[in-house]
Amino acid sequence: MYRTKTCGELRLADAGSEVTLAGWVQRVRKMGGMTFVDLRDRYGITQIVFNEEKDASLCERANKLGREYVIQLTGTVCERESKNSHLPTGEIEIIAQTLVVLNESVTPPFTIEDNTDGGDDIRMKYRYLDLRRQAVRSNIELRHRMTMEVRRYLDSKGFLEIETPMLIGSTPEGARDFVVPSRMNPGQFYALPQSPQTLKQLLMVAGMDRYFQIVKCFRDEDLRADRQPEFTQIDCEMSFVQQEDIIQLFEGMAKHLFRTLRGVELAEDFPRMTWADAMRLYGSDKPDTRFGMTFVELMDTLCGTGEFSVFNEAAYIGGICATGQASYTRKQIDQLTDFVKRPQIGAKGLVYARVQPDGSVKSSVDKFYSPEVLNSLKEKMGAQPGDLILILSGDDAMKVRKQLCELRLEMGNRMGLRDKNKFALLWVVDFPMFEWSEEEGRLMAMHHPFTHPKSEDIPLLDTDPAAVRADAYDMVCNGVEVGGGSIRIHDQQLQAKMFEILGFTPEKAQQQFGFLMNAFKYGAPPHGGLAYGLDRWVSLFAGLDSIRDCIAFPKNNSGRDVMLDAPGTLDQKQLDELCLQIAIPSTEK
RNA sequence: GGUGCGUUAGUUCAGCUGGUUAGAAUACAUGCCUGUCACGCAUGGGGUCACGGGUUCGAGUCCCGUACGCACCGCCA
Repeated sequence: MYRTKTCGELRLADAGSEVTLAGWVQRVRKMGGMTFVDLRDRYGITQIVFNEEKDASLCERANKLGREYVIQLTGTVCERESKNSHLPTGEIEIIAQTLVVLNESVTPPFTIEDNTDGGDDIRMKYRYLDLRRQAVRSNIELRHRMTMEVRRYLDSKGFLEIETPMLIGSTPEGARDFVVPSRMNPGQFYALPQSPQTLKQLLMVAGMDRYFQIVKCFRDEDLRADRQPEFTQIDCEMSFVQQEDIIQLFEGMAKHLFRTLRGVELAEDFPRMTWADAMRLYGSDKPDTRFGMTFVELMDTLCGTGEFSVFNEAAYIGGICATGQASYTRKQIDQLTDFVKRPQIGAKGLVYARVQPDGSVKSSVDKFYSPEVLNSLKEKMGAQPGDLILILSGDDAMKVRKQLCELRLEMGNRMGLRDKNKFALLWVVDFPMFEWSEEEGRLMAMHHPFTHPKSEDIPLLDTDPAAVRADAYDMVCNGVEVGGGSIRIHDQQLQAKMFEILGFTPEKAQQQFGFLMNAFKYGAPPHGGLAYGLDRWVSLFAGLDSIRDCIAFPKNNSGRDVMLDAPGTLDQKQLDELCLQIAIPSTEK
């Protein structure tokens, strides 16, 4: 037996007992006649003492231990002379009697400590060392507990966990597919699923009724801090349900996760907001509702009521009111102006107005407007003395709202309103069915082509498809889309019509999605579902800015695994077997 | 495809308007130290300043390009 106890479990009550421990040497402190070793495993850290007076040769061997040596020792649990209140095991220590070096270690490239000296790059290259750190390990443990709670909740609701294939066919809509060449079918390719969407719908046709799967999904698109090429969804589908049933059940799951993993009791129903309201008030389909500062439309107030040509020519003017921020200096305002003028945001400029202690309004445009107009601005914004009003305008309302959204979030950050320990959840509902794609020159499905239109909007499919709303819903927490879903089309005719609006010829639709439409001919039940992003849930609960630290072996910004140095090239033999030729286009100009 | 920032010791970083032998902290090594727990003290080793080109009497520093990293825009049904 390598060990009788772990490094995290011994307490004062264990004093006097003989134990065998095994683990990694975190740190050695040599005090001359005595030596302390911090021994670490997954469960914690326990201090080992070696005393020259008691056993000089053992102490000498302990002095030769290096960082990350794997050792085994036996000893007696003793109450410490000087206790460490920062450690759960800080009241005891092990007085060592034997010491075995199970494996030596070269010096690690960064310190394996809570506050490591290593940067992201080197930590990812040596991720197996990084994972030894408590800070990273606890994220992985949280992820485990979350998947366990998800399974427990969904099992209690009668869901079946069913695996769907990873090697499926490519579909044209949506993200780029990762593809896999087929050796046995030369010249043909599988695609890895972007989500098991059509497969879970077929499971509904198969009568499985309640399905879920914690499943890897793959999208070959550019990455972000919250986007990996392979990520994990909690994928769910139910039969004989309406939108309300799904929202109820999965709101219950969200509450279950908050209760069991964060100890947060969310008693109230989550607010519902229409997509149109979210865009109007927050300029985003995933609003951060931890704080207010919602948009106020100011066209009536500022367009045509003064000499400011920028506003007079605008198609949209919107403002936010930053409570108590009238003390913003010129320098801070300039910083904000630079912020909104960055190419990523693209505003032309920023107008501000301070409400003075006496209630008067001091603004960057007051030479263009009468005091009465400025006063009506204050009224419209609901601004009080000491508040700062920030205004953006432009000729494209949607673009200005997006810019104002960024400004609002920036002000939220500056004012400390985006507390990681506060959670504001809501449902965003009534998404548009379609959005216009400039690139494709056609309507695209906003959610996906299997989404059911709202029943009352079905007549509009023929007359004004762009106005059709969908039975689609997203769950949003703190400005992050943590899940989304829809009621699906179960009628073959309606599905065919949908493909037609999306620009598929009947032949193309049959070729790409014939398997689904054929299945619908055999008695498809009404059904719908939802998928949660597991990585985002874990990072939200762990308070992480990036989903990478809740993934054991994540990819970097360019989709590389720097630890494995993947992707890589193939041998000619492998290429020949797959009938593949490599033709890298010349980068020379 | 685009924008911004970055690349200097094992690691994290500093290095000013270009100027003698490129520094700090930490890690590492050696020695001292019997209650440390970010132990302390002393000594020491450790650098292709990412790569290529240019400007200059002289480049870690300025300019151009490339590569790589991070964040973002586009993209991500």
